[in-house]
Amino acid sequence: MEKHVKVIPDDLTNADPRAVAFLAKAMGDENRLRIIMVLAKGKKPVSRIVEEMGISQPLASHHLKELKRALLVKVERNGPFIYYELADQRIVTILSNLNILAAELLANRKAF
Amino acid sequence: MEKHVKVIPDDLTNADPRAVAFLAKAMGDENRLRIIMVLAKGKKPVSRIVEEMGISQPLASHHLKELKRALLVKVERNGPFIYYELADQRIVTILSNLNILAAELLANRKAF
DNA sequence: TGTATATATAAATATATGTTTATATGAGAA
DNA sequence: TTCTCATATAAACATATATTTATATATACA
Repeated sequence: MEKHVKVIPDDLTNADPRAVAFLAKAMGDENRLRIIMVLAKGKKPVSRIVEEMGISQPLASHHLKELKRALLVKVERNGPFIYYELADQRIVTILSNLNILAAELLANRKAF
Repeated sequence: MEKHVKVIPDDLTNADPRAVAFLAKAMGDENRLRIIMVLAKGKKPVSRIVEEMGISQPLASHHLKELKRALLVKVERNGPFIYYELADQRIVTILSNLNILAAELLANRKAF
């Protein structure tokens, strides 16, 4: 698909390093990233996240709390279940771009 | 400015969580992020990074080593100076988008 | 060769973070 | 109320990470 888009020049000069680092750090853990990948497919209760990832429930809860603290997920209760979902679709966009970048950086050099 | 772009749907299903988390973690420190912001303006020797940031030289060296380990910077020696530059312009694009997201997430809720 | 400068490395320390195990909370059903 | 299920919290622990201080390396120049 093709689209016309307004190209905004990338600019970091006025970025807030604290805020950006905080978000990046929240995404900088393999388990949290996998949670995000799971939630990218839709809203889910903790039990399903646990089941899809194969990690312990307290560990999932811990990381979900971190993601919530970073405002990356929204939480909603429904009966005994607590549903988590991504707070914004751009999270997926950004991580998708980061994944492409990672793949290319790795392709050019051999090891991390 | 306007541009025609091919819109690639965001997809994390095949992302490599280890690689992405590794990159995100490398960007998930305030000092490293500030180094990236400095290098976004161009290639620089360590001394100038130190001077612009107001941190100690060993601390700068330490974080530059981490950024290098994450393949985010390229290194080049010229006489007694060692120049660092960003390995890829997309680093700036991604962080710029992350900054926009951070600002909006913060605008909607009150505190991190 | 000796000295100064630029940068890296090492050692030491403090703090933060991820994980496990055990327990508490809270909602619904019997 | 009591039981069960879903989830959160707490405690304990191990590991990783950021920072400081001190020192080493390497290049240029006198």
